[in-house]
Amino acid sequence: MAIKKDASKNIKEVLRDQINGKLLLPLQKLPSERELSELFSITRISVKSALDSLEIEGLIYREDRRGWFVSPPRVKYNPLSRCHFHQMISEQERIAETQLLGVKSMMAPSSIATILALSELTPIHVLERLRYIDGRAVLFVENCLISEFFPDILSENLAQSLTTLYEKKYGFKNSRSHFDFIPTSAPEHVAHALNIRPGQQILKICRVNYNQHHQIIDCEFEYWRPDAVIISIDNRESF
Amino acid sequence: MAIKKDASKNIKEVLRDQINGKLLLPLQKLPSERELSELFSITRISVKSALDSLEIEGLIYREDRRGWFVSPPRVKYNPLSRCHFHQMISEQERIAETQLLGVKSMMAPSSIATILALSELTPIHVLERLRYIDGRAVLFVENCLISEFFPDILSENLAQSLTTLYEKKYGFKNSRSHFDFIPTSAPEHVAHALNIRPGQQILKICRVNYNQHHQIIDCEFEYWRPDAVIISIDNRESF
DNA sequence: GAGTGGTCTAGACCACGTC
DNA sequence: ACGTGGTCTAGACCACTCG
Repeated sequence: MAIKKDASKNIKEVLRDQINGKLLLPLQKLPSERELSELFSITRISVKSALDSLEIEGLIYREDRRGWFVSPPRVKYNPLSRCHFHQMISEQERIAETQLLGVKSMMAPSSIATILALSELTPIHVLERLRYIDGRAVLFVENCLISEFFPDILSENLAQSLTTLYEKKYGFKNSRSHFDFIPTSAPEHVAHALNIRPGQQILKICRVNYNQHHQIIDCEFEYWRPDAVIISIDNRESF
Repeated sequence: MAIKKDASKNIKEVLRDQINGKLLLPLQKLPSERELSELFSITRISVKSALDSLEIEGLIYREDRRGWFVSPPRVKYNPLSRCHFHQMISEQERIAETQLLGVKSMMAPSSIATILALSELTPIHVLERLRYIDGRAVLFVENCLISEFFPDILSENLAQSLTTLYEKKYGFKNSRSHFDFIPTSAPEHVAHALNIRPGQQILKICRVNYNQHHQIIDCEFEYWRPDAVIISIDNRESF
């Protein structure tokens, strides 16, 4: 008799139970919104609102016009460790892939010039890469390199670790990085690459890197699916 | 003529422009959803969806059944600095307040026992506090203290800095902290205190503190309004 | 072409905040 | 008492994915 009361709460609890109880497994598809609305005798708008809320919680995610799926466990990410993405992921027994989306060379726009502390017109390279965990696109990365520090870098394999490339090819060692973590929404090109809605919530990380001579050499914008990651930091570790 | 095309995009752009152009100022109230739906000739559901999206972006926020407001600028928060909340906020020329919501003493439930690395039934104190910036509730904090380390702490003023109290009253110095940052949704009691919807997105920070003898003495759960903060970290600083 | 989610209309009642 | 957002019904068409 209490069934009709707050229908969206009901469907949320049922789905949460099914996921926590492993009746629905990670990456598994949920029934369609129309099916759910019949199963629970509520409108599709109410179904949607319940799914939205479970999405924010990090339990499920959507793929545009393909359906809703159960989120895999979050990956731990320690930005202060010098660990590469692929190494970090495989240490957690997950599978990492990196895809190079494109490279542009341009003059630094003012927003990026500010971050890189550039006072004049300066050419930069912009790399766009997409990272996958267990086959799911979870991280969109944009690297902005001050071109003069990296002659001929475009002829290298840019799907590998940039840190390693910086060191091996240019002898750069990271002496310092600055990080900003910002909960915000996905810009259009990011949303498209991650297969999420434009405007959907995301975790944005802005990183600025210094070489051993304390020069800023590049910055990086990371856009994480918010259900895919836990940022994990220990203040004892300084490396 | 292109007005009817994607109405929600239109209202979003207009509001964004008004906010960025300072025609709408921080903390200022937006017109009601019904007014907006008339102004833009769209349904209230479409208005809602546009506002939801601007909320995720961090431009506006809602107060339950009171309306929508323009978000003030984000505060920078460096968890690795030893800076107190009040000091940190006032350095940014904002006004900080702390309100003690309540204190409970109990046996550590298993979820917290795990975090505190407790193997037996152990009494803890749980403090709930609410922090304000410029009069707006932005941070809900739950501290779980292992009782035996803190005899008689309940007789102290608990709206002040706990770190200071730990040091002055018990001689504890922080030797290490561990942080987890998790984009997720607000639990019911948190949502209520922050005056947001249960299930709304939030930035959760779990912190574990060690004293100078490398013992875990307490942990802390911070729940930040996601539009209120930028986490800012420099890996050069180890203090 | 069939199925999916994305978006929308045009209403309605409820719960809560404010006065 | 009134205004607000919260939630809901019962449909509709569109854009995209997939087989």
